Amino acid sequence: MHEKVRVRFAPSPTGPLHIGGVRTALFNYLFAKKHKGDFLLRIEDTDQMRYVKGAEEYIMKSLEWCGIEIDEGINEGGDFGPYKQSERRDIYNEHIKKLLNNGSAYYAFDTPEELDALRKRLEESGSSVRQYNAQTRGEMKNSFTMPENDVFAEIESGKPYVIRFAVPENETITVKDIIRGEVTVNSSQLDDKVLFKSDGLPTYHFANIVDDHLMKISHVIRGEEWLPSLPLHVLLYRAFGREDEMPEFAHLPLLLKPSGKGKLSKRDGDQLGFPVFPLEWKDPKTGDISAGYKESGYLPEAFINMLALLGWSPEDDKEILSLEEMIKEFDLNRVHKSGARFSPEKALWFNQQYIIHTPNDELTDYILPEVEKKFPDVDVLYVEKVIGLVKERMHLLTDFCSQAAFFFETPKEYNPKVVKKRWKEDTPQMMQQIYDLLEDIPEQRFTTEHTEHIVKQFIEKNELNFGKVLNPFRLVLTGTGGGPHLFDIISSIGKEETLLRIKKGIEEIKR
RNA sequence: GGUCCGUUCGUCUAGAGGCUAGGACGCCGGGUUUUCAUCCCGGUAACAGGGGUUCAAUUCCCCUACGGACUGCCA
Repeated sequence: MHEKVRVRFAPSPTGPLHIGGVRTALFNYLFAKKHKGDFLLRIEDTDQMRYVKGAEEYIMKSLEWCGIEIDEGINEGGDFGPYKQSERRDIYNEHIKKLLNNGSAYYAFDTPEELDALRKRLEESGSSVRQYNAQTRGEMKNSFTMPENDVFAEIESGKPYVIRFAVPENETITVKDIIRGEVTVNSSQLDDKVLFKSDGLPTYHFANIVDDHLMKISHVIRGEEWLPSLPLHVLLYRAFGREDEMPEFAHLPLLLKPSGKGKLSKRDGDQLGFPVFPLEWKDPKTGDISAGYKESGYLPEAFINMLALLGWSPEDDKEILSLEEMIKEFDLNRVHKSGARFSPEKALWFNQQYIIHTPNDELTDYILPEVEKKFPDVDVLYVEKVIGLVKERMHLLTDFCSQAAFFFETPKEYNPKVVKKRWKEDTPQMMQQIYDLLEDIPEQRFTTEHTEHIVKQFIEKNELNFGKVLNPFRLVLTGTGGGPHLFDIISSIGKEETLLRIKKGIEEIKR
């Protein structure tokens, strides 16, 4: 048993992190913080072939944007480093010796072609076993079948070789998973996994056992795709004689493709109609750009909230939860077992909820750069006021410019559908009356309340219909049919602009 | 092919032997509103199938079907 909760998120820098990975990181983080433990980030870069430049940076930036704070990692430091596997070679070299010495690992010299041939042969024989294991390793080129001297000679000669794990034959392994309960497997189903590749670097299986142990990881929380190799990992701990110090395991349900089947993958990119990456990603090789939640106008809090509810739910029915609340409520026992497809519609709803509840000045900080690009010389306080008026209509931060354009510029055209519905025979003269009415209001009294009072009084006095007057009025002001409270609009754009728009509307709108 | 994991409304989920199977998104209808949005009210819709166990199964067990993961000198 471990006295302190320590969990790690261990991505490999082979590209951008997709939302499934972010969720794994999030669950690790929530679990760690719930138990006042540590959350570490370990970069698993033992596959130099698949290393992608910028991916490491991307992973860290993504977690930062999400508000997931790292306690120990490359940038944060810590007492258990290095936190990058490529910098831990000596440690792995040291550890593999132990397994070599106690007979749980062995050298193998088979070429890729020979391995293919083995698989093919086994497949054709109709055998259910198609693996390099206790039954088949006797036919292969390794330190079980070769005289000791030949083994050393091969190694000396510089010939490529790997080190494999000698999986014991016919042993029942029962492993415990926090989410799934007990899983039982017979060791004969496992194969003699490569522990060290011919490039001298360990594989995931080996490095992760060594590191988790050395870094005193108490709980391994990772995706379900790792469940099949859990027995192997247990065997590895056993081979080291550390089964009693083994972390506890929890395998998270997968995030599935919303369209079609299968687990969500990096390659799904944005052809799914919604981003699969937290941040925008530019492929360094192809230059292709994949959309990110951030750039698409999502608030990080909304993004995280939505992700947390994929596979987990709090005890009550609450759906809108801050990171703090999630930490408080989080419980691995409430993570369920089946995979989750997620709905882009609900993601939008989450974002809208967060936009509505985020203070206007904060929202302004997010959108100001875009707004300034489109409408130069805007006043920050004005933007702040406008966003307060339109935010409940926004699903994405990027909706602002389209939702609020008429607060910044005179409408250039009028929605024909709305014109047809709202602009009647007698409308122009009515608009003229409104014009005259408003013209008489002094600048400083051109407020929401006062203008509303004046106009409504006029409508009532003349026994007119509210909709008949206000709808076309809205049309000349905004060019369309929807939008915030009409008198908020005119008090915002001011008297001069209001009069100008009425005049322009009377002149330009024709049925 | 083999091994493992899974299966409640279209989607995300609650449920841990006895419930009219609950909530959320979406959708539909109504209310509020000058409009759109928000908000409020209502409606739609699910226990994969078959066997057991039990007085009683969505819930426990088995089988089948379906889905998924894994099956690399990738993680």
